[in-house]
Amino acid sequence: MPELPEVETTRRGIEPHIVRQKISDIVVRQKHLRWPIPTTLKSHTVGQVINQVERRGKYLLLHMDNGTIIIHLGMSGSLRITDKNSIPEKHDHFDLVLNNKKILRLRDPRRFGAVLWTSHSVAQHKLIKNLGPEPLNENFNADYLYKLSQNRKVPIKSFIMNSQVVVGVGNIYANEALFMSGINPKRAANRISLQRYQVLVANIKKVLTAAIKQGGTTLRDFVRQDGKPGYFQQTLLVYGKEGKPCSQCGLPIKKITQQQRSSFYCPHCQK
DNA sequence: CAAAGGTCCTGCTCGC
DNA sequence: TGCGAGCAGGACCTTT
Repeated sequence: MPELPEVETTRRGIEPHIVRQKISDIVVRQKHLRWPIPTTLKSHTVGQVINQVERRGKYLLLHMDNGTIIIHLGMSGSLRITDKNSIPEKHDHFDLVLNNKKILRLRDPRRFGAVLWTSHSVAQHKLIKNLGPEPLNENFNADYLYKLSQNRKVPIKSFIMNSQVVVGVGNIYANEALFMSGINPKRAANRISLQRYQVLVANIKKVLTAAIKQGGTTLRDFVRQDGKPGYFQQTLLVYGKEGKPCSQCGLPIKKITQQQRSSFYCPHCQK
């Protein structure tokens, strides 16, 4: 489910409730997520204070003095702030209970998410150490992307969705950024000019920034009990728009499958 | 039965 | 031949 803007919205939503708070309990109802929730998590974390809530790509990192809790929301995960009066539902697999009586609760129907622990530098963790730059960081730029693309024959869409190239560009925003840039998602990464990469990079930053900004408006709802952040659907130009008229030229948006994911694009506007 | 917003892991091919 | 990089496909799971 979550793309980077939703993960960032989640980070901002939970941070004020959990930062500088002490962990008083860990409750695991279903440990079988993408990887098992470590049985040692509770002994490592109870009594520890959460110093900082960081996002790296789509990973959320809860830093404490003796290590870091790594959380990923997978395809269907969500986090909410609640309390002991709320009864956990079917897919509420994990609770982090805090001294201020609040509970950080993970819901994840498909269980592609993860809750992990590292006692060492999180930058050395195998899931983190090979990640590419943050898309909104200045080290993600056209020169970087163009150079990296030179020996890559993969379609541009899978290139920008590769987390070793750049983190946080998921299926929705890969489609959107390519449409905004007039680039066909099937085009080989090494058949795109530096000039076109400049456009693409600018549009990736633009669409993610806009979605984060919109996420901010749903933040209050999100932290609530019911909170669904929603998917910023109102601004989408091509994702899920198969057969609808292209906003640029009016011809129908086409849907294809690439790398077992849906791609939406305008064959007329995207070359 | 197909598809859903993620991404790691395995095993193959290719080029040096 | 050996090795690393790049790449495709499979895997995980539930709901609609």
